[in-house]
Amino acid sequence: MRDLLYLKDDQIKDFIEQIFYAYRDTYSDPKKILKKYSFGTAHHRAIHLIERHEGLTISDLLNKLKITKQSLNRVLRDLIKNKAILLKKGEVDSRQRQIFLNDRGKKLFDEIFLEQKKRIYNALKNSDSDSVIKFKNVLDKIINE
Amino acid sequence: MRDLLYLKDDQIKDFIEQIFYAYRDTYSDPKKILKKYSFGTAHHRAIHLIERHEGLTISDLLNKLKITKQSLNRVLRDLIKNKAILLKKGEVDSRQRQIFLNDRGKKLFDEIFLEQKKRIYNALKNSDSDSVIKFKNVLDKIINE
DNA sequence: ATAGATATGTCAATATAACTGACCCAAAAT
DNA sequence: ATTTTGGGTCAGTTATATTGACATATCTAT
Repeated sequence: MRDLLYLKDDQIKDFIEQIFYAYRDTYSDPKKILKKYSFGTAHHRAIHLIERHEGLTISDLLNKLKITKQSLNRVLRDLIKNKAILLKKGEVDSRQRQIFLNDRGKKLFDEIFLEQKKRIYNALKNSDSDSVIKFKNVLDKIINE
Repeated sequence: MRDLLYLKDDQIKDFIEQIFYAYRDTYSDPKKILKKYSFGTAHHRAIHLIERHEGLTISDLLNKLKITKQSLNRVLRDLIKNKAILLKKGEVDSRQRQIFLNDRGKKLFDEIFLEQKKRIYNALKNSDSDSVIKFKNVLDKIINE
């Protein structure tokens, strides 16, 4: 590996540490709200992805979460019981289930997001747009590597 | 909140999603190696922080991990039993314990890091230094908000 | 039409990592 | 001398994930 100054091991180690903090903090903020609904972070992640990708199928969601279907099933059962989401038969392939937030789920998402948004918003509001774009680009590369 | 173009809710939601992927992928890569030692991601996080902050105290580590001391205790017991770390009495305050990696722990860390490094390295190697700096700056702001 | 593959659901047992609450000791701070 | 702090531990519980097996409905290909 080339010895680029900004790619020294120490810097990479710092990134690994910071990515942990960023995730942990970002997903900790709305825990009180989730608790009101007897939900945890697993439900949060599912709700978030469903909101971002309305109508995605079970296997879409499994691919995004990278957990087993047995694990996901518990989460979805809880969300359905709570009337936060609903499943519809796939229009083209009726084996599939498409997942949607219903009104209660949308309200819950909004409540969670309002809390979670603060951290990101405050971090970005004093950054220039170039920083934000470059942050996103690097993040994309980390994910898609 | 001001309606800056790059701070639209959708963009913030994307960041929240991407931070999840970045954390999950970054900490998934070395799981096979950890398994050889019968360790999990909890042990990994602890080892990483100990390597980055040699000699840190139990409460330092608790503050970084943000878990309870009972949870941390299990992890540290495992690491001590495996001779990956050692605890020394604090030099100034002998109630404290300072945590160090020993040779076996350093080797384990190196093995983990070699695997984990790839993702970050490959993501950054084709980015210019300005992107890397700005990525770090934004990440810092997210954490410290 | 039928055979095989795919998408999903479910039962059961287990593992991992966290939690709460209670209590202890030794050393530092007051 | 008393209180506070740093750390250790016991016990029980919760949250989230796993593996493995099996069931059903639907789609695809022959």
